[in-house]
Amino acid sequence: MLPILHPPGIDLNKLMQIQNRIAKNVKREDHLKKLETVAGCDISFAKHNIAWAACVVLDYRTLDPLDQKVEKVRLRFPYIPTFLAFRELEGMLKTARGAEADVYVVGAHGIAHPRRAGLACHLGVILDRPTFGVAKSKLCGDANMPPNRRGSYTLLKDGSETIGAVLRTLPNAKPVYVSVGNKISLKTAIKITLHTTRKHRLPEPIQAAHELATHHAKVASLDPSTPCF
DNA sequence: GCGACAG
DNA sequence: ATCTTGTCGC
Repeated sequence: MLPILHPPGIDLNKLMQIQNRIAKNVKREDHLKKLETVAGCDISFAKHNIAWAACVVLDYRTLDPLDQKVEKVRLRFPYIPTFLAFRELEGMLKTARGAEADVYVVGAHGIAHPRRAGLACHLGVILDRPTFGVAKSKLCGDANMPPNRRGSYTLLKDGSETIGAVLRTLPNAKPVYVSVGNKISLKTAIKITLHTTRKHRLPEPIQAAHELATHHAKVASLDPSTPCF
């Protein structure tokens, strides 16, 4: 199934070694100097292998927008479960590098990954900044369903190891999966997720980045000759 | 062998 | 991820 999708020359064993190296450098404790700004990172697809990456910076207290970056990116790697970073990290870095923030929220998993090296970990280790992931569905691990109340959560475990939390950001909505990316604790990641979540199931930083990226992807697909800037 | 599988 | 309107329910 998967092998036919792999372009020849891509050695997953080599990529797994890279993931292991990233995982070794992940810090699961808080290293935040302050918490005044939060960034959200996301990528939306236009057509073929063209996509748009977006990073939006919000004021932590008010959630007012402070800054935003958008970049057109070419995806050179296919989507293969557990190897998402090799498809999306490059584009995500282009926008995140230019947007300063105290913490970055990524629409993907952090250490809630078979080798503890989700996209949020790659971004956090490369930038050497606090990051964490908020995903809409599970990649690995086991957890009970949290009670149907905003703010309730259960721990996502892989054997005896805690790799994340299944968090209810809104009542009557499927919970989200929160996990450490780098330089932050799960406890703080959960706190930030709840603080930045308002009318949507996903936290505002990710929601805003997604809308911005999707808007550009749509405009680009309607008129390829439009520079968009 | 079978099921699971971020975006 | 993306293609897509209405519809059921609180």
